[in-house]
Formats: sequence, structure tokens, C-alpha cells
Amino acid sequence: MADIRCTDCPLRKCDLFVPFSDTEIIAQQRFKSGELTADRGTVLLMEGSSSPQLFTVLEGMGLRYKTLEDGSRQVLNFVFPGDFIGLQAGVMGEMRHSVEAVTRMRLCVFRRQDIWQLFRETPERAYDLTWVAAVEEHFLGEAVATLGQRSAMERIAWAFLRIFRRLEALGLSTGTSVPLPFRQQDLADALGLSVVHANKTLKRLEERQLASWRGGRLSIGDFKELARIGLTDDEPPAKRPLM
Amino acid sequence: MADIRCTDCPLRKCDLFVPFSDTEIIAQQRFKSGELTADRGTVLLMEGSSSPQLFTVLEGMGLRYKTLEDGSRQVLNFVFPGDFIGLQAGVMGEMRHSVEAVTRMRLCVFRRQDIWQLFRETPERAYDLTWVAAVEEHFLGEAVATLGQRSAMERIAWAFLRIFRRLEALGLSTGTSVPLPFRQQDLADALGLSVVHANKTLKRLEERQLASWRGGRLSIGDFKELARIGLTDDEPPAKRPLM
DNA sequence: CGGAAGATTGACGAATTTCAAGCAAAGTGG
DNA sequence: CCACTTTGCTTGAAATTCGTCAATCTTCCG
Repeated sequence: MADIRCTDCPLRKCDLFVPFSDTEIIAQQRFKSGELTADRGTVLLMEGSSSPQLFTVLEGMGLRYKTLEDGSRQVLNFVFPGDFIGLQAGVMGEMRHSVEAVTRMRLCVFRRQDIWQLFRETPERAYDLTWVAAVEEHFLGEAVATLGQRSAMERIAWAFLRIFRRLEALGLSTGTSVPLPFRQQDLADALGLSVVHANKTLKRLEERQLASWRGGRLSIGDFKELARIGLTDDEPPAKRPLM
Repeated sequence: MADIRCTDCPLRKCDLFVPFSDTEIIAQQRFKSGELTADRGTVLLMEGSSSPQLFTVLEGMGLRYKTLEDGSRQVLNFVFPGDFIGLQAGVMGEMRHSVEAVTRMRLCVFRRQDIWQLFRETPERAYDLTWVAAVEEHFLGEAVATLGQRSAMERIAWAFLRIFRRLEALGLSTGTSVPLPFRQQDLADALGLSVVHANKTLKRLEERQLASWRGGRLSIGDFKELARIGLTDDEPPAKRPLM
């Protein structure tokens, strides 16, 4: 179902860019003409690095996260197929968070230095890039609001709905459930909760038949009630409304 | 000191754009050839609106915030001179947060529909815009990490340092203090704390001679200790490193 | 002077973290 | 195929942070 192709990248002409050249950051890898396969656990982009590559996710899932000075970790985002990663390094020169593969991932690769050329030659693609950044900003704004104002139950309800909708839109839903191959620790780190508390809240959600997350799959029992709890302003951002 | 001029906008040719045309959103206003003055309390951009204007702040301060369905408010950001507001509406078609003036503000105005033209004709400016979006994303990422992982004391220490550094860089520091004309409620809403708890934490910071915020001015007593508490990865994002 | 907005304080309780332990599943090497 | 280890999940109890409520105080302003 998940038929994300290279031509779906925000930079649709990515096949024009040269395939790939190793870095010390990316460990295990296999090539396929402009594509890259990364195994579970691979750190695709490292905080503080200025990686020469940017990626579009074709397949698999990952995590965007920051490591704090005291060792704790904040997950900023779950990375799904279709996501674009590395824009920050692309324009700011340095990543301010890391990205790691949680399952095996297939990625579309292109070079950072081509960005400038892209701005000059294909304004539509440049516009797409800015659009990507704005959507990212919108999402993070919601995340800030969630972390700042909501209880554990509300946070999880919000996250589950967002995730379910997103994966459904990607065609990854079997109708009753979507794949969600993360650990409870990952969700806890994303929502600013302790694993213990996250675990207990998940249990309550399950008892109430609202949502169940087992064996790496998430299924929602009662969308309506979950939305009520999660207080989510639903409508997803429209696709490139202006141009 | 704060000598932000129209030519400092990310869109430096803003004087090319037509001055201004009313909307129902902006209440009290005065013109000055492409500039706009907004009084304290004016809502510059409203969540859900697709305002036809974007702004660069020349003078004054404001707040970016989201109002949640349950009525609570999350402040996303303090808005300072030099900030660019409205990009989200510009590329996504709709604001997902509001922006309000907290002091009288002077703004540089231009029209949303000129964005596309800008992408086509001046790739440097388009690149700047994307850079602005990436910086915004970086900041929100830090905010998420702070709200998710840190205690009240740590959050305030982090915020105070960021704010001080920023205003200092803008030349607004007298050497010992910077202007910070917000309410405790605003800071609390930004950091996801109750006013009461914020207030008590501020008091402790003052007792410990770490920082004092009185009469609309913030002064830092002990940068080193504050940085230790706030765990802030200091170095500000470089200015347009790639191009 | 009176009123309004914002700051401050104490008491109390709820939400959440931390600590500590036990359990289950999956992988690993012999 | 079986210990053995590792990783992740689950649970209870104690400690702490933080929010809510309610009252008071201060400052500013007409």
C-alpha cells in the first residue's frame, strides 16, 4: 500500500542528484541508484553535524530527537514515509536534533549543496521546501501546546489520533490497525512523560476500550471519545494551497 | 539602539510592496508608507485566518500563542524586533496560531500574494524565508524539549537566558538589564506552568540572586549558574551559513 | 478615593516522577 | 534445543512537583 516513490519527494527531481557518498555517520548501508537502505538503529543525522545529505523517507519509520545535557532525551517527532529530513542542516548548516531509524528504512538521498541550485532554478521546488518547513513548524507548535497544557491521558489520546490519521492517510491501515513499531519509552520521551506513567495511562486507555497498542500495532476503539479527550483540532494542513 | 530598518527584513525589498489595505482583524492602526503601527493589545494575526499581510517587526514586542479548545492558552514564542511573522499563513494558507502586540509595535508590512513572485524572481530572498522557517523550527524544537523534560526552575532559567541573549544581540541591553514588558501569566503560559508556581519559582530565583524580573525589566545576576540550571546549548544559529 | 489588573502567599490535593522489583519475549552462544 | 542474557513491559509504594483555590497586597490610573 505504502507506495511512496522517489517522485513524491518535495524535491521531485531527486533522481538528478548524484547517488551517495559515504560519511562516518551512516553505518550499515546498501545502495540502489540514489536510494539508501538503513538498518534499524542507524543514526541518519546527528545533532551538531552538518551532513552533506538530505533524505526523503520512502519506507520504514524513525525518530527525531534531541539529547539534553543531562542525558535525558526528547523525541520531537515520529518519522513516517513521505517525511523529509535534514532540511535544518540544509539551510542552517547544522542539525539541531538527531534522526534514527527504528525499523529498516529506505530513503531517497540527495546532496545538500544542490539546494541552492534548486532555489535558483526551480522555484516550485523551493516553495515546496518552505512549505515543508512551515508544516513542521505547525506540528511543533501543536506539540508545544500539548506538552505545556495537557495531562498524560490527553497527550496520549492526541498522539494516537494524530499518528493513526497520518498512517491511515499513507495507506498503511488494515482498516482496524496501523503499524507503530516504537517502544513505550519512545512515546514517553515524545510526550514528556515517564515510562511508568505512560505505561499506566496506556493501560487505562485499553481498559476503557479507547485504544490498544500491542505487538507494534495501534488500533483505536473509539475515535469520537478519543478525540474528545485529546482535544485535537483535526483538519490536516492542506496541500500547497498557495502558489 | 534597536535600529531595525525595513531593509533588514528577510524580504529586503519590502518597500516595493504596496503599503497596506485594511482587514477586519487589525483594529487600531496608523500608516507610514509600507509601515504599520499597532497599539498594545492589537491582534495582528488570528488563528484560523488567512491574513493577506505578513510582517517584520521593527519595534516593540508581542506574543505568539495558540488557544486550546478548553480555553487555556499556550504561548509559543515571544516576538521581538527583527522577527518575521505570518510566514505560516503565507505558505500554508492559514495561521495556526495568533500574534498579539504586547507593547505598541511598528511593523513592516507586505502582501501575501507577493510571496510567489518572490520565489520566482529573487531566489536569495526565498532562501532567506526558508532559513527563517528553519530557525523557527529549531526554536520550537528546543521549546518542546524544555516543556517535555525540565522542571519549573530549569524552564525559567532557560527562558531567561535565551531572552536576555536575544535582546542583548538586538542592542536592547543597558548592560545590566533588558526590557521584558510581559506579565508573569505570559511567561507561565509559555512554559506550561501555572502563574502561582511561576511566581514562586521567580521568587526563588531572585532570592538566590540568579535573576530578577521587576518593573518590566529582566536582569541576570549569575549567568554561569543560570546556564547550569537551564542546561542551554548556547551558540545561537549562524546567519545564513549556506548559499 | 475607588477600581482594576497584576503580583504574592499559604494551604491543600492531584498528577506525575522516582525507586525497586518482577515478568515476558526475543535473541545468542554453546 | 537449552540455559543465559538482554530488552522492554508491568506493577506497587513512596516522594515530589505542580496546580487549584482563595485571600491579600501592590501598583497604577482615572
